Amino acid sequence: MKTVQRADVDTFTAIAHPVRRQLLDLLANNEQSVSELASQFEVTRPAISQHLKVLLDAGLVSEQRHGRERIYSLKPAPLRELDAWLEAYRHLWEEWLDRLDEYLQELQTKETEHDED
Amino acid sequence: MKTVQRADVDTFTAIAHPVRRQLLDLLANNEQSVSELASQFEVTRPAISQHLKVLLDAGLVSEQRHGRERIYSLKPAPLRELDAWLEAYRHLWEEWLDRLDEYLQELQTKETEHDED
DNA sequence: TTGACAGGTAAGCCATTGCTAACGTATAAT
DNA sequence: ATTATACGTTAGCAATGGCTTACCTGTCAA
Repeated sequence: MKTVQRADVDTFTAIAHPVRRQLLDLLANNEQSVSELASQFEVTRPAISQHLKVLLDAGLVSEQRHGRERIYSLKPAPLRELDAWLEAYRHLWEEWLDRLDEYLQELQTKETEHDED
Repeated sequence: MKTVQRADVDTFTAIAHPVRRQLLDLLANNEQSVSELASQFEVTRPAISQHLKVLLDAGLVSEQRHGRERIYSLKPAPLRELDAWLEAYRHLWEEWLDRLDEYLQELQTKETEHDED
């Protein structure tokens, strides 16, 4: 099967830019045209077009032509790769929080002791 | 309280580079010195040092000096920000997968019908 | 058919990134 | 005291990224 050949941008790179994350956030609510999207940013429409291309190449959005408009919508599937990568760390930060918690409790105990002096 | 002032690198940028992700992956197993880490990459040690600085600035690793060695270890806490961002999308890709599943089943049904011709 | 609008794309610019080679500075070993 | 080791840092380079302006194409409206 051969779909339209695209540049194959990796997910991590795609979401690295704040504008692109905000684009995804906007599209998470509802699909929108390019101008509609662009109107919500400071940068020019071509800049948004370019960001959308990156997202398209990463498979994070799809476009649908309606007359002279192009409606972009979110395709969240590639984000699962990110989630999978994170998975390996999840238990680690939970451990980390537990240790922090222990430490804080210890600290509080010591302060109480100090108050009793 | 004033810790050492750092450049404040954002988490998304920090994990955008494959070498930096691999560094985190290595440190997830056990803390290691710079040379130890560098030996596992193609690029030179200074390059690894620079990547480690980015991770340090992002708060994703910490260093501990032991004689002339610096032992780096993982500090997974900032990854929670990523997890939080992803959270908003999790139900979306689940929906997406459900729809994909429905579509595939529908496809299979049609193929079976076709076989029966 | 002519004009307006949506939006992709190219050119050019500047800032940033990622790398290496070279150097500097602490600590450890002889 | 000298030398070796571990590592950060700097300078310089090529490549990339992100932006704008200008331009081009396709569609809708008058």
